[in-house]
Amino acid sequence: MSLRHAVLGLLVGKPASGYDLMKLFNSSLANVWPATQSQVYGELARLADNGLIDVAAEGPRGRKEYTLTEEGLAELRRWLMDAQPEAQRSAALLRVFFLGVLTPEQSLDHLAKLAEQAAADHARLRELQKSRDWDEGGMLTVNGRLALEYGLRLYEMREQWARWAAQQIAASDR
Amino acid sequence: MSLRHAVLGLLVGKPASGYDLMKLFNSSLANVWPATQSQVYGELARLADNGLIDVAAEGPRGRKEYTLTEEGLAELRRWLMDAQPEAQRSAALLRVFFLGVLTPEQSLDHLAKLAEQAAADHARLRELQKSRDWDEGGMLTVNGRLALEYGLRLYEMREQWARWAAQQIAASDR
DNA sequence: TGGTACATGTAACCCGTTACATGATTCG
DNA sequence: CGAATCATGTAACGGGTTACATGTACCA
Repeated sequence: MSLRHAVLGLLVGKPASGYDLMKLFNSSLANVWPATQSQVYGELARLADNGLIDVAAEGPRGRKEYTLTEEGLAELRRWLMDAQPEAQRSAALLRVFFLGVLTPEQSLDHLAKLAEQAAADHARLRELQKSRDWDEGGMLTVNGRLALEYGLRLYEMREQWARWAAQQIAASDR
Repeated sequence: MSLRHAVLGLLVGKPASGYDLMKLFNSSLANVWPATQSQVYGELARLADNGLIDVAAEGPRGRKEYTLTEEGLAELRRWLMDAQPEAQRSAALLRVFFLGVLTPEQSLDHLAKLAEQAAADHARLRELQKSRDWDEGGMLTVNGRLALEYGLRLYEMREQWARWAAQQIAASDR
């Protein structure tokens, strides 16, 4: 359950409301750990129950600002250090597995689309890299850069791979 | 819902029982789309209800062999061609985002572990690549190779990235 | 005063995991 | 005959998505 830790992480050093957190989930974390409003409010309630966060202040319109407690920070640290690998699921790769069901032309078409998609994603991240307020000096920015670089490398790899795979199919078709 | 399509894909050309499918999920598809026994039997029942598969034969011990129907194959083809990108979730990247909460030493240690893990995964796939019965000539083998190559490239990229990220942190620490 | 942004919550549903439960056949 | 393997299913629970529901404050 990592949503919990995403919330804890976002609260480090800066109190925030559920509404505030949603903005962060929709911007910075959108590519890494998407979450819905429904989920966030639920998790905040649970975290408060468990004493990992506190309601530090209440504002207008029922706004509740949460802060991390000692236990919350400890839990975040604990989670940060145990690096057990996650079982990945990839619909894209699953499609590749069964690509033989299609005609070679259809397969090539599909792989071309994957390559384009990867290129587009890569471009999107490049924009993000340029435009972002990377200058606030918070820890989000430093480590956000690392995560972003991962994304750039991932999409580049994907594009290359898709082109290579297309060649393989084209070759075996001949 | 891709479990459904994984099942359909595995049934192309070769009738199989839930038990047979589980073996495939635990071997070929383990790295791409893991599934539990519970899930598979449930999905088979649902697919049969929807007319995408049929019970072609019944064997000893209540064994039921399923075959793909026309509609099932059509649905698989349809799914294979719409390449809408999936929203990825990565606990590993989420950890990177919040790495600033740890000391630089702890961060470096964590990244080193990630690099090792990636290297180990890479090695595992290399073994798979060598040992596998890639010679049956079915579509699984051809496209399985493509998927495997994707894995190899992914893990190599990850290792490189983790080492690079460690350097970044080491540099900004100084 | 009317629209937009702020702000929080609930309910139904789907997918996936773990654990439990049961029994038949084959083979040494 | 006993163990391993074959074979199918159910129940409880957790996490995620979508849709619904409600209301307040601000500002043009």
